[in-house]
Amino acid sequence: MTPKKEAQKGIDAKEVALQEQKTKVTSPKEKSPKEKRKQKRYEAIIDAAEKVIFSKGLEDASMDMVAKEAQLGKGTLYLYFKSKNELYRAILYRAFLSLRKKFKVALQAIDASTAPEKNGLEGLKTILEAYLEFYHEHQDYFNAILYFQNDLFDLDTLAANEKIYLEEGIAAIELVIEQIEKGKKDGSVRDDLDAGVAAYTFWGQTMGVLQLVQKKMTIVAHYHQLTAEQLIRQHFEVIVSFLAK
Amino acid sequence: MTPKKEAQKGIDAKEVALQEQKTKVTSPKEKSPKEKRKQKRYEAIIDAAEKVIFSKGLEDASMDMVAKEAQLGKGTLYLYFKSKNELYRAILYRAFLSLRKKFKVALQAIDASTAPEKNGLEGLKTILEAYLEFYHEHQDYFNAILYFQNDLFDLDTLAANEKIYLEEGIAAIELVIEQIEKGKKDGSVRDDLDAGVAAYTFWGQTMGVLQLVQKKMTIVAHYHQLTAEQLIRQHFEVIVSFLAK
Amino acid sequence: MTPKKEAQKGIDAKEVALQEQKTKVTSPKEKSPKEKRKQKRYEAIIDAAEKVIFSKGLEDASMDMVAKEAQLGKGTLYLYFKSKNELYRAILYRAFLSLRKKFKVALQAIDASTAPEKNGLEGLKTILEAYLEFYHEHQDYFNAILYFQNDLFDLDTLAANEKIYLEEGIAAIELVIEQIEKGKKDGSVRDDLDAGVAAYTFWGQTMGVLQLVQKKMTIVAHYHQLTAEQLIRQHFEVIVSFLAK
Amino acid sequence: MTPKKEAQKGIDAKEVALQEQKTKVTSPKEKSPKEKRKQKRYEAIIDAAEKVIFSKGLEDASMDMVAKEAQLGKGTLYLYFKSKNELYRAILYRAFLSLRKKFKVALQAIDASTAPEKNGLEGLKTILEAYLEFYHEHQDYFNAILYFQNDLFDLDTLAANEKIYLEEGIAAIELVIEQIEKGKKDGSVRDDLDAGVAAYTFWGQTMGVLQLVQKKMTIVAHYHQLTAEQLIRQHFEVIVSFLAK
DNA sequence: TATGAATGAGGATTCATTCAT
DNA sequence: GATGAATGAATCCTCATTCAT
Repeated sequence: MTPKKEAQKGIDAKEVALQEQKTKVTSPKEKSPKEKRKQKRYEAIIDAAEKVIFSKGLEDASMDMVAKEAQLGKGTLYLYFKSKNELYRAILYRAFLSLRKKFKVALQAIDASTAPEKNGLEGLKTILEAYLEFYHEHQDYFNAILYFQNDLFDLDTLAANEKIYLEEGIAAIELVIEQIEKGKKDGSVRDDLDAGVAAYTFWGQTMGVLQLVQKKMTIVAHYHQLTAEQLIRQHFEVIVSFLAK
Repeated sequence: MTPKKEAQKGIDAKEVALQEQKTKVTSPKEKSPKEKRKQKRYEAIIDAAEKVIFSKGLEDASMDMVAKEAQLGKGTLYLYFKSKNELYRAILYRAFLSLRKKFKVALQAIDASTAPEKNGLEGLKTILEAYLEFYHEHQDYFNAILYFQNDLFDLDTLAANEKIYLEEGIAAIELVIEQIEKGKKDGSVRDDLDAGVAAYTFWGQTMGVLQLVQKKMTIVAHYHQLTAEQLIRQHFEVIVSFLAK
Repeated sequence: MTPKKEAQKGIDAKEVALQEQKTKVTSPKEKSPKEKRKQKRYEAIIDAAEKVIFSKGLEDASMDMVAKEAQLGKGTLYLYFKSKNELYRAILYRAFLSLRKKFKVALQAIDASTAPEKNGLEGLKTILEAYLEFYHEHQDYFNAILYFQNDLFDLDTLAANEKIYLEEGIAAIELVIEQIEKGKKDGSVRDDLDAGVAAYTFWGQTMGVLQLVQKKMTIVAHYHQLTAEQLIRQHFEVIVSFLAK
Repeated sequence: MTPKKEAQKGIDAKEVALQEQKTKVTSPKEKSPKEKRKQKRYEAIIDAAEKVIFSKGLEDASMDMVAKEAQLGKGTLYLYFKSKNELYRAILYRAFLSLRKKFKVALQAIDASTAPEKNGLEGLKTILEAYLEFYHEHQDYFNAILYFQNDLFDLDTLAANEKIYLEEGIAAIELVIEQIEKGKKDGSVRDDLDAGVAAYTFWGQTMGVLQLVQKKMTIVAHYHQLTAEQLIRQHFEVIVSFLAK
């Protein structure tokens, strides 16, 4: 794509949108109909972009196509998103948001349960399983994250408001870190681990295995008659056995 | 890139070249000077392509640039490679070849050594270390493999002669499988493992961790003050501790 | 730009404004606060437009930027100006107004002075010098006039109310004509001249020399080591020596 | 237009073309049919560009239109010209070339004649008349030069091969300088003049008057009932009377 | 009166690939 | 075999202007 610089424009809508996101929980403030409409369009554009980009791929999806899909003028897209890239980042944001939500819900489920063991190790298994579920349920979002994972980018060049997308991902990883630390305390997890190091390592490993599964499974199956299930199970086992004291 | 269809043409040269590769060791057959020249051009083009693509990126490297770098006419490129994509696959082939060679050399080094333990586990550690060295020494090739890893493609659509690239990668993984099996036999590795499953899982995990390290380390460092070294070490530990009986 | 047609709209404000201009001196009529506000907005928009257009250039200045600079809605701009072009013409009007004022002030200065020679030739020198001062003090306005000078447009298509801009320029030239005629009478200027012809000729010549000085002086300096000062002085000499009896 | 940087490409054709220009006189070297064809296309593209740009204006002429006019693919244009701007400069080159040729031919005509006075002043009058003829015969080229005159550009940014266009214009002015110097020597022209200063001043004045005549004559005629002929004659008189001793 | 969301035509440039020579 | 001239589809983004509120 090679964007280089993206003008300072069209962020009000997003800001409204992101603020919505936050306020959704804390203060169900009344939105003016105007803001409501803006917010709706904002989401609708992302919806359209997802549809197009997920089916054609980021490079092969054109803004024209997104506009057509959204039934909006092309210029309108740029009213809401500075660039194609920013539009993509909005998708990425959703992807990370969705992943973290998945984690949260799963973790809350244990807490709410009467399961005898609510320790850190259990939390980690839960997250891992949630990840797998996410992978299966939201292949497209997973792909977006994967694409992001493969994208080399500079923190410094990233404008402050663009970090939001990134930080959503960080927040997801921090849930892993928390559980590792919890496990270290409650004794369910080896206490010689650096929680951060371990979390990122697992993250990387998991992404890698799922990437292999998603993109190259036919090849693996062809040459060695293996199944995705086997690799995933194995991966699960590797991690859990390493964590357990 | 948007290639869509690649004509059926210009594969003679490659076939000669690949055949060279194989015959080089087994049968020092006489090559006609014509074939020799062809082979040389073939390699020279890949050299040029590597130089250009590695410095500018696959998308931003044009066939013009490759032709100029190779000091050949643009049309000539298409005499040797059906498409830009195939040219890229030739690079990929070299990457896998280089990786496998790295593995081989490392394994042979143990064999040749007087080390007391030449068991499978040791072999696996050696391969892992060789992988890391490869990653450090040949970031470009590693990137190529990474790019390939993220590329979804269909085995069925792949022409027979294109599988060669792929199989070089498979061959590298098979070295891992071998060592696992060797370890299972010599007792240095858990014997409840399916060697293939484990090998691919490790492969995926390793790619994932290195991808994280290569593409997102600045972010990880920024948010959690970790180093690449830490993640790699952790990864190493995870795998070795899992393999060991 | 490619405007093609400009709707018949939003001219009331300007008419009020222009009327203000005229009536300002002659009849201090009471303005309703509404009209006053309108007038203020009108000027503020031109102020903003000047700031933006002079710094970015006419083509690269967008109505958005002007609106932002003026802290008004974009639509509001169109309430006061039919089109971007008309907005530009308002700047042009100011430019000509400013030039004519410069002339007037300079001429009044002689009249007021006790200089022995208040003849036409002296008046013409004064105007010429005022022109040079204007060029130096108001490069932006000068540029606007230059831009206008290069713009081919049809008198017939020009709406009546748009001629006002034009006529301000004519009025400036008429000051030159007046001085030539005065000079012819008082004997300081050759009497074989057609004042109009001479005035326009001088006007054209002066614009041309200043245009050369402004746009191409680096080149002239590079190839022939001349200075702007030299050209201007020479031009001055050419004209004055021609006028003088 | 705002081009900023133009890649290093597609100059071979022009170089061939320009070389042709030079060699045309000195060595009627045989051109290979390939070069011939290239040269022909090169000229044909400029022909097409002139047709389109002169009728629509530089800004409103699109490369598509030029390509269509030339009956070539759009990409082909870029094989011969790095950018729309360079294509325009090629037109400009022709314009200056044409102007200088006009001067030369006119000067040679005097030399060849049996006119008693072949002095510098006569040469200058001849050039001036040639200029007027050029203006009448090649309004389009004159316009191109005018447009160029109004274009602020940096000598430093200009690549070496782009200066060629510029230098053709300089060469035209140098013919004026030569005649002034000749006139100073032969006594037909005031000897207190700096030839360079005078030449550029006249140049600027002439451009200015002709610009006024070309772009604003309807206005001048409307408000002051003057004719182009009058202004041009007056301008001629101003200059000649100044030059004459 | 004031607004600013929506529009969509418009345009320069790139590049993989072909094919006549 | 080698060439490189020719192609034209493809794409992101801008911006003057309108109009519903």
